[in-house]
Amino acid sequence: MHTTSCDRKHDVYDGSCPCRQVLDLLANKWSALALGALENGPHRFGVLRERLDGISPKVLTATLRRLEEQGLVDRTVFPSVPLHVEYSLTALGRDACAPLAALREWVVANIERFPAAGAKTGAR
Amino acid sequence: MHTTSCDRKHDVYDGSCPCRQVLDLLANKWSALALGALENGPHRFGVLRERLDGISPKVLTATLRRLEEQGLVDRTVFPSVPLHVEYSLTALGRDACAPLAALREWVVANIERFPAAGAKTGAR
DNA sequence: GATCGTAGTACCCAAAGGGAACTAACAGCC
DNA sequence: GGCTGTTAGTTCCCTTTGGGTACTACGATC
Repeated sequence: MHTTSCDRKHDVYDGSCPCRQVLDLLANKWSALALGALENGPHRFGVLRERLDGISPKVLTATLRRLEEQGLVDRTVFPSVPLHVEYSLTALGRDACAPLAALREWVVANIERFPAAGAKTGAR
Repeated sequence: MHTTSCDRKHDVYDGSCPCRQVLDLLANKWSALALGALENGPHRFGVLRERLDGISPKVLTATLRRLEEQGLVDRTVFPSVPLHVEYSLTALGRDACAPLAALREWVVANIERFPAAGAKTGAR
């Protein structure tokens, strides 16, 4: 069960391992959606807010700040007229997109198998 | 029955799509860990509690109930002496493990690149 | 000087996360 | 008969996070 390359000092199943915090950050609805939204280029706050249908500005800010703190996204301010802020993926963020995209795609591909989906949509 | 092919009626970016609920269920620290823990066979409540280091019984119960409701795990009660309950993956749960395992493994493989990890472990 | 667009923040409430202690059921032991 | 031990939770309470609405700041334009 010792995996990866080196020692097993890192383990998501160890509550005191920093892996746990990172997993908590990534295994989150809004993080997964936000990173996915940035996959195809930088976007502005307002665009993200529309794309992440249903998110409130407060939660979007919190999500982006957390991702920024952990080095997954960059926040660039253009001091233009009505102010313009762009969020983009860092190299780390781009790499993190792969497993998150897989998760999102799995959900869409398998949604019909879930009771929640069948009951609500009637699944034409 | 249903057109499992590709209409785009299902989209995690649509807030009213049931995909969103399923994503919220799976994109969750404890769900990701619990499903992973069951990947190699059924386990009892107490074992899961130890394996998911740091989880409280209340949250473990809630997590397992949610996963059970959505058809990802089965709960089997053996009415033996001190009572014995086994949790196991359903076919759907087994399928969901793949993207979640990828996410967990990505975190472990890339943990050194995160400031949270570097700061705490000294990273080397 | 009022209005518009952009990117937030402030305030407040509800839901979820989380820990410690407690319960239920029953076997075996003293 | 009552005490203890085991397993799987539940209950209580508190903190944190999620979430919505309203509001602010900025300068340009009308």
